[in-house]
Amino acid sequence: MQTAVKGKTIKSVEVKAPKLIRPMAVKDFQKQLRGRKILGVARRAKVLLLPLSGKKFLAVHLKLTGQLIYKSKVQNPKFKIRTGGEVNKFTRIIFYFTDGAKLDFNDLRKFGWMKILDEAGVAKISKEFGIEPLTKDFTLVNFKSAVNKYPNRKIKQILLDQKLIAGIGNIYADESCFCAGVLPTRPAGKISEAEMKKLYVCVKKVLKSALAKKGTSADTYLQLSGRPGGFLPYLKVYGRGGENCKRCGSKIQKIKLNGRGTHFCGKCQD
DNA sequence: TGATATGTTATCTT
DNA sequence: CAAGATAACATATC
Repeated sequence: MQTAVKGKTIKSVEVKAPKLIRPMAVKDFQKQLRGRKILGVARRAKVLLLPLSGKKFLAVHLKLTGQLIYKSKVQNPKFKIRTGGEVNKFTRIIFYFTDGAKLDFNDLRKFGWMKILDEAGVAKISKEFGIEPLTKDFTLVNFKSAVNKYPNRKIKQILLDQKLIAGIGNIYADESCFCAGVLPTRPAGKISEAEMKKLYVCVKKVLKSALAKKGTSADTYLQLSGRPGGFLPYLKVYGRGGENCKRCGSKIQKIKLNGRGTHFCGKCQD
């Protein structure tokens, strides 16, 4: 993302699904973006923030099935992973750049969105989220105070609460709990000092290694290039319900916790 | 074939 | 209030 779209100037924008930019009108969206240059790429929680020339920002949320796929003018190979890689019936918004490159926003389920924000808008969004696990703000002390804020909640629920800790999703919540040997169902208030520290380290470790592999691509997410991420083979519990634990061999359990599929090893985690 | 699940989250209902 | 269900939408899978 960083190197690919940075410096590109938007020539035009095609909006096939106006729902994804609501409440803004298609005409306004196009007018606001036309001629602006993408100055970089940032992120807050799961919201992508692209600073644009003229002090505006393009904010993007991929929700469950969003993809951003970039194509330089010289066509790159097509990838046939699920819905990704080429313009298809799930391509909802298309950005055309002045140099002939383009950027597709695909989203099968249309839960994702794009918004144009000013600096105040970015500040407002940013304030709604908790600490970022990959920054220096994520200290053990801060982590503990986030976890201890709701002692009755299950620990996984805390990990997924974007207002407390920003950016952890379902996969990485499960993987972090396994890494720490803590059941996702454990009440936050009953987590020992030692476990707290393990969890803290594990959240960072899991996110970092997943990032190093460019994400999981368990379902529809893809890299900007259209390629899948490479973290899938490294998952210990997520998506492995009924299979054997890689550490102890016993069966991985799958339950529903707060409406989310939740995976754990009953032997390695308690 | 119908029920269920899906890397998310805002908004209802209890 | 807070936990839990539901809804937004379109598939794939069991």
